[in-house]
Amino acid sequence: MTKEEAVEKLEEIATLLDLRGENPFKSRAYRTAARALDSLSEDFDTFVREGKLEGVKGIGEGIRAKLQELVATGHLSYLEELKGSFPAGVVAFLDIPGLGPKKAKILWEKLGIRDLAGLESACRSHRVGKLPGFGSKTEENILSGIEQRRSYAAYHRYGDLIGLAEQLVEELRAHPEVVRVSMGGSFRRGKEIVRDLDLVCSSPKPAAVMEGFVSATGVRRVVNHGETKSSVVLEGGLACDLRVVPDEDYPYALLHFTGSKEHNIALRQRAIAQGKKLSEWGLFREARIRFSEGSEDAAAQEKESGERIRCRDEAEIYENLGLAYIPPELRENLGEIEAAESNQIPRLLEWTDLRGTFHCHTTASDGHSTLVAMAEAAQALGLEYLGIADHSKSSFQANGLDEERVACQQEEIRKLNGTFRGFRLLSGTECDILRDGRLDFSDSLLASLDYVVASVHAGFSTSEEEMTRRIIRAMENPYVTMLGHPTGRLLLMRKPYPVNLEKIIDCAAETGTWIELNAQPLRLDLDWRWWHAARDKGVRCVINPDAHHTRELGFVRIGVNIARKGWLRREDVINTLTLKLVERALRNKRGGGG
DNA sequence: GCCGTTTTCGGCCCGACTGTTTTCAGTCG
Repeated sequence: MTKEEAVEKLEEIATLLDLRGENPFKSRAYRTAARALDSLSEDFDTFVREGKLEGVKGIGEGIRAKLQELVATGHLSYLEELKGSFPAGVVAFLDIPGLGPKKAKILWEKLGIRDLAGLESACRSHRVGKLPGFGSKTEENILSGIEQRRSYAAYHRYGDLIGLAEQLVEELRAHPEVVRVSMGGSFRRGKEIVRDLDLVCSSPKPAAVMEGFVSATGVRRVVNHGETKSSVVLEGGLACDLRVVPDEDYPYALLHFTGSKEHNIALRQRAIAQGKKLSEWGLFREARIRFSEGSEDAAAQEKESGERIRCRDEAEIYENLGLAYIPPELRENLGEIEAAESNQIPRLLEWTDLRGTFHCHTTASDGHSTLVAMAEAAQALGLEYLGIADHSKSSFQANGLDEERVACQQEEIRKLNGTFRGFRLLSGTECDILRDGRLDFSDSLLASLDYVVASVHAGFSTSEEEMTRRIIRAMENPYVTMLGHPTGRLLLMRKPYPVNLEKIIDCAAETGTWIELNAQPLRLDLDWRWWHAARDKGVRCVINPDAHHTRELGFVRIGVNIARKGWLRREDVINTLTLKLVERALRNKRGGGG
């Protein structure tokens, strides 16, 4: 029994208790216990067996007994009993925005609806709107929620697929008949949302490689199984294609299957203009009709298919088209071909360029790891500094810190800093931007901190003008160092709030306020599409993990991928600066300089 | 279900918004 499994079971109990309409404080107790458990660093199984649960705050007698049962037997009878009182499909109602436990319970009890399909038809036949507390608007909202959920099921978040993608590539690489292998498609291009995974590999014995691929663990269904191309559906519903080619064809196939389609079209047009032809099978000198010498006989005409220009890798294909190598992240036909033509492709940011990061949470607010644990994890990652930015007091739901607790944390950080060598914690805050654009703390408190992340966490349903004004007002405060997750989007879950990003970017350039590239896989906010233009206006990017757990510090790597996609170089990103330089930058920001 | 200079009961985080009502319940962050 792993800690993660136990945490999941406790959270499941909490959800089911909510659905059953039990005392809300009871379900909260289970969630608190799940959180307490999650932040334990010891081996869970041993920890429970050795009776060490006693004394863990948030886990009392009752939950302790259940965890002991779980470790001893692998089962939790209480959870089984709860599960038995509801159709499993009812739990999915809670994923529909606007439906909580109370309404889900009513839908099941009064109308006997057991799953989303039943819910949909009940809304269409207007049976839902007749229930007390429900109306026609609710029906509409439920239907659009179901529709949204359905369309999103075909998409996956980039950050959620990295581990799986790396595993697939490694498994293929380990196959004795595989020569070269790479991920292709939109995943390789670092798109924040992907539909499926495309793998490309080379081998002298494609059939053997294919056999291994379709019978690999984790394959739920084989859609196509051919000599050179196969498609499978993996556990979890993700579609995955594999293309196997002879090694001499590999660079062309990889280029082709990496895309984007728009990039490929532009490359092909360029090839044609140069008297060449580019396809997934090769780059050819123009095919032409050659007349046999001395003969005008049509039968003597010899058709030549064109000679393939031998390229050992993608870089050589670009070279033969008169282009500098274009990294996959830039292949969107958004100016990269023109840049490559004049040798203006930038040296993109690398993950090893990062020296530190800001915007991390601890157990003081809604994080799951302590301040000390976060500091240790950051040092293990080789960072020189780590900024702590717990929530401010208005974020009640996230246990935001008030002035007094901020002061305590500052003191704690000050003491800890005395114990480090070559590493420093920076004390900050993720300060709420209030509805009128004021900040959640006074200027004097903000001034006492090393830096301030200003973010919007509430009041999303407002006009674009209002939201833009609100954020700009916050950014005009000289103590605001950076703007956190500028659009508030949650990929595949919540749309961005309405905001005029051009004005926000202009304001950032004027005030010298940094803009965050929030590297939480759910957010990846600000979107990569804005960064090239923001950079050209002189806006500095700061890549933050928004980590709520030590293991989430690694999110910065995903942030680096997105930054690359936004054409960012080392010099565009603040947290590539050394501690000494970043401290100077923080002071300069307050001095009004950029 | 947890917790305790309020200690074995009674509180447990708060406010805005939406859609439903005609004063408020449910949901969300």
